[in-house]
Amino acid sequence: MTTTTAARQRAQAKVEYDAFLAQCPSRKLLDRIADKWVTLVLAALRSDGSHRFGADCASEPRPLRYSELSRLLAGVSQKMLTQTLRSLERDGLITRTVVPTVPVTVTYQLTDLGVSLHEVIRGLKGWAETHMDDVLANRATYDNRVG
Amino acid sequence: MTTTTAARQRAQAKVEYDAFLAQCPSRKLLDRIADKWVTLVLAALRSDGSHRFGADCASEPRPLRYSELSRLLAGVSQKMLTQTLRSLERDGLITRTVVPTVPVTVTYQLTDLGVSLHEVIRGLKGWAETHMDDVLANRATYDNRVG
DNA sequence: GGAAGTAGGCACCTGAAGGTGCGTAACTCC
DNA sequence: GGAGTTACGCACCTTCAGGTGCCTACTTCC
Repeated sequence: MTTTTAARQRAQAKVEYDAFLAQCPSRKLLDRIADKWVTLVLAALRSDGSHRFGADCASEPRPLRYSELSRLLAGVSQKMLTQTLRSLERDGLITRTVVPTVPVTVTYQLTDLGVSLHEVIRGLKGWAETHMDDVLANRATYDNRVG
Repeated sequence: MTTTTAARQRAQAKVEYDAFLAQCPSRKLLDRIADKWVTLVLAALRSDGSHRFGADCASEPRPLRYSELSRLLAGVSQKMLTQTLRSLERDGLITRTVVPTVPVTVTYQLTDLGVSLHEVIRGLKGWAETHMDDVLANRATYDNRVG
């Protein structure tokens, strides 16, 4: 066989590490919020939907309808909006309620868990707003030195 | 033409929203840390590299060598490690120093900016550790009800 | 003299995220 | 009677992050 002891040890470590990663709650959270539309939906539901873009803290969270969300997050495709909402509902971050009106009406609302998640996302937002300019400046400097 | 006024207005809103997203610092940050290895490298550099897996706060941040990182993050490919380190250096989150020893030695170290970013990531970790079980429980319940 | 460590570069490949387009079933407005 | 709205479902297509494998040039260990 061509595999030496050292190589096998590395392979073993790799398997263990992969298993650790698949288990890690932090990673699961990251995968969750890294989703393109997740944070935007959370922010929209956290706001009352009155301002269109960088919805933030907001006066009083109001349940929003599918079509309202669709209009608020103007760039989202119907497929992705539905998919995102389903997954958030599945995780207990939002609730979905169907009102049997003439054309059926569906409203979505943050749960307490969803609100608490939005809090930590606002933490990210804070860092981004104060430090992201530095990062971009560093990036430009680096590119000038190298490229 | 088949495009009505309402349709054109929606298209316009979509373009504006996409432009807003491309500009949004929060989104840039999310894209940055959503990278599979970024948070792991930051955590490894924040720790002194003594424990292998969920490196966290750590006693005293010590600069780590390429090979040390490679062994710590056992699952990472050489390509991805190099790529991740380059991008972090580009953003001014870590520094890269070459020591001209017999075989050349390269060490990586967090900058102040990198440390501050790691702080907000620890915020994420905190939420994940306290709430992720709830999320998984909700998910299981949902799947039982539906599937 | 072959294996292993030093820090990567380069080319190719795949899986999955996300986008596009089309259809629906019932109702309403003009 | 054609278009619009309501909340989606389904199939196809593109893109790219990330992985794999092979290369370097030098040195040291066994």
